[in-house]
Amino acid sequence: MSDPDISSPPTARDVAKRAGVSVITVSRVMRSAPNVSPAMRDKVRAAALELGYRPNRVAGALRARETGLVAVIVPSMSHSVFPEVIDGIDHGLSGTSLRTVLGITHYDQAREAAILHDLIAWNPAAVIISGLEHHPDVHAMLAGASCPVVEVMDVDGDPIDLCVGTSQQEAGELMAAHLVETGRRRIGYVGAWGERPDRSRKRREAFAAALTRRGLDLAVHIEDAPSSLKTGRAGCAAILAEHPDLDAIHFANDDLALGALFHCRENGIRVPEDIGLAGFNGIELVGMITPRLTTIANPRFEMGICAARMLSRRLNSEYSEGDQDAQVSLPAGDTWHLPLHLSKGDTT
Amino acid sequence: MSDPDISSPPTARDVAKRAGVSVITVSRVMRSAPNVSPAMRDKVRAAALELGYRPNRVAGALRARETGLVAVIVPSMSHSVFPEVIDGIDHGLSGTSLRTVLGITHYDQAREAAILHDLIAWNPAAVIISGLEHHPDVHAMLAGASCPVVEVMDVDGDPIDLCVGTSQQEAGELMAAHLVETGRRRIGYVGAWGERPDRSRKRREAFAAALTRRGLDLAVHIEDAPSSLKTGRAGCAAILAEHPDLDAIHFANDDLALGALFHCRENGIRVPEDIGLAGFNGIELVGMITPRLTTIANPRFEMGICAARMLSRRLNSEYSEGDQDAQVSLPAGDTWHLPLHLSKGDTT
DNA sequence: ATGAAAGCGCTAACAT
DNA sequence: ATGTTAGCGCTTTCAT
Repeated sequence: MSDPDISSPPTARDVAKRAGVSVITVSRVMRSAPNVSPAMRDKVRAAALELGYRPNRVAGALRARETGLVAVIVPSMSHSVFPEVIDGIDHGLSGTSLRTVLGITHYDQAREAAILHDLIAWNPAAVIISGLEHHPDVHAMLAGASCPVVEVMDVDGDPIDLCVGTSQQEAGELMAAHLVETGRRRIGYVGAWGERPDRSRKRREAFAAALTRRGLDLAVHIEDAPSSLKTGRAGCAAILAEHPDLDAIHFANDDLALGALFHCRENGIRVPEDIGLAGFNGIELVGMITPRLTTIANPRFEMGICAARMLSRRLNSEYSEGDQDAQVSLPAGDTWHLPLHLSKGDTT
Repeated sequence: MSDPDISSPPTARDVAKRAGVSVITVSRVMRSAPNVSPAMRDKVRAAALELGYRPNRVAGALRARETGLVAVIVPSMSHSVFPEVIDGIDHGLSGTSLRTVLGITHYDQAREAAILHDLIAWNPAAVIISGLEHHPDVHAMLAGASCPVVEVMDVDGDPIDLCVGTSQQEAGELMAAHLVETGRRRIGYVGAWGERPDRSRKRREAFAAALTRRGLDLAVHIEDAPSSLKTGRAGCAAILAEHPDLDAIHFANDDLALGALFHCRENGIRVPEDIGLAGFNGIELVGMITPRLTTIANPRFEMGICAARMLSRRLNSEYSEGDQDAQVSLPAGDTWHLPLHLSKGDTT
């Protein structure tokens, strides 16, 4: 009654021997494939249990030519945006046999290419990648990939395959309209870190264009440092030093805007009386502090969910694992444009 | 000059044919294995490039019995703690050929077991999992895993293999000492969501014990909802309703404490005069707001880095890929106890 | 330094 | 319903 081989885990062959059947029967039972009699199934299951057998997914993936791995490529983990998207993806993927393999590019295009290169070699069931603008190598790999590709976050551009996100154009327009409607005229914009990712630049350009259409200029200041409260503070101080007469500043994201809020508070600048402040993203915090920050709510979690849903639909046959079929409002097209909402706070 | 087969990607065999060599030579070149002449190498590389050949990692992993996948299992993505740990892991793993495969348990033990089950079937090079307390099934799988296991976050307990984290005991003691030294006597504690993860319970117990040793009681209130600013607000209101005379409240984390801070501000409760507030984690925000929140800085990013370093050392032979060798201060043991620091703010 | 043979553990395809 | 055969694409082992 001793284990036949303590060094390596049991294989389907071991189970087959033990149960007195063939390996393919073991395979069928473990995969819950059809055409197996209940008696056989129980016998094999018992043997598998006794040996502690686990089918080797690597071998299965090689033979069946399907890994069930979803390559998820995001630029960063250091603010809440991408974790929330990933959380959404994970939620959306639960109930399928798909697994997330993570790549973090740190906003480095060479790294993005290297990561994608590596992940594609795993023959993933799908790739979910952040943004619509990619290095030519990355674009080529995505276009040539033999699996579905979902580009998330942004819908302003030409998707390679599937796409879910919000419109940066819309964001810029929304904020410009709001600020002008509430009487602001001398408007500034603060970004960070060379405007990575690209969609922050798109939003800024759309914002500027919308102001131009209304006969207004935009003072722009871009900090070198990555986005953070501290950077927002510095950016706010810097743009006000250059343009002391601004009556509103729009920030590339809420972190920056919050930093600016602290700067104003500490320097006796009244918000919103002396100056209006607005961010982008709609993180939980902005609605909790006093004054509540005006921002645009970007549905990050939902984007993840939607990306996973689009994939489930595309891959349906192979990976569904239950009642995913009862799917809610899935739009027909390959691009899923989610709405943005202006969240009016007390700072504008 | 047309592609031999447009439907499926080229294999090593295709490259071998094209270069007029054997498949094993292609394999050697692609892996930069020794015993290949420069001429041969160039010839094969050229052929591979022309065909756009990428070695199939699934096949390689099956034969070589090494996937280079690191299973990372965390309870949640919805606050910054685990993304930061993952970020650290990713940083620490860069420069190796190891890749992160992610599992999110949502604090569900059954789900944790299922995820681990599934990930182990991928024959990972290592498992990094959050916490020291696991479901018996999970513990058994980890103990029986044929790869290194790193338990991160917590060092108070019996690690299965490698371990890196901070001491919850120490955290409880640190905060108790601080509050008592600064004159607080009627102390409360607010947790959330059934005290998941377990280490928040450990901290609370250590905190209570440290107060008992000083002759003080602890009023405890646990909210049902997951941690958030909103929950902190509610928890603060609730514990003060029950114990109006408290002069300090320690919260399971900074999110809760921040919520409480907003509650106090809106209800005319002066902080720190009427009541002291303290959190745990040391997120960026707590040092930026006014008043700065007292908390304990928990080195999340560093834990990730350390976990990756311990793995690099253990797996060194197979996966190192450059100058990782020049490694800094790696402690000798299998458990790496990182220090905590009390971050004194204005709220105590 | 190069190659031939064998087979990792599983599953598709084809019997029976 | 069960089994036999072949082979996924690569790398180990052993020759030369």
